[in-house]
Amino acid sequence: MKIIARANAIINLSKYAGQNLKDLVLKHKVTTFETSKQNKSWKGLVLEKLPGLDNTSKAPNGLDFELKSVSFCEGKGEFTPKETMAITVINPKDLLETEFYDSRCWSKLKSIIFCAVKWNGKNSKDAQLLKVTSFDFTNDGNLIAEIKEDYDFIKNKLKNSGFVSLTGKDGKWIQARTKGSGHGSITRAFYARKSLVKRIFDNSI
DNA sequence: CCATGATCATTA
DNA sequence: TAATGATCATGG
Repeated sequence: MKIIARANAIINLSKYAGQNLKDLVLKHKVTTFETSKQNKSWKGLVLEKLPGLDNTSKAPNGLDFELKSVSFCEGKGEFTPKETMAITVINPKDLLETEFYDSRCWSKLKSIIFCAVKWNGKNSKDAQLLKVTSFDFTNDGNLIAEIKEDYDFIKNKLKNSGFVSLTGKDGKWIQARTKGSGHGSITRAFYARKSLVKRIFDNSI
């Protein structure tokens, strides 16, 4: 397997800016709507192929970046995030034992490669790649501190009230939302709120 | 309207 | 069956 450094991944991805991701689906053998229902992940899966990687879905060793895509709506002359962004699933045991700066949540955030994709409506096959960026959190020291506060708040709530008490209402920048296979499965994941997504988009480098 | 909570397709 | 990529859809 090929290991691509983060900087190169950004360069490789940037070449696709302006392209419609639907045109890349066939080349990279990503399933989208073939089964009459949308594979909600298809945009993300296409993007993961583009830097020249064979496999990024499990964040293999040696990989120093995290590729994320978010849909953006156009309005009032600017783009705003349509949705929050999933960061990583929460393992309750790890959360209790891990400090923020050692957490999987932070390691993913700090190494993010952020892909903004144009939103064209529900179940649309069109998805133009707007912008590929990285984000330097160290240029925004206060933001890190505030995200850490959210992390610690969620961590304390887990300790005091239990895993099930975690809700998407918690946190200023990141939240602990439900996530899973549905039908009663109990899972929580860190999500970046829209405000954080927008901040990454606007202040990206 | 929007955010939260629920759910989906795919892969390993 | 759980993890990962996310979007859907209902309630407030």
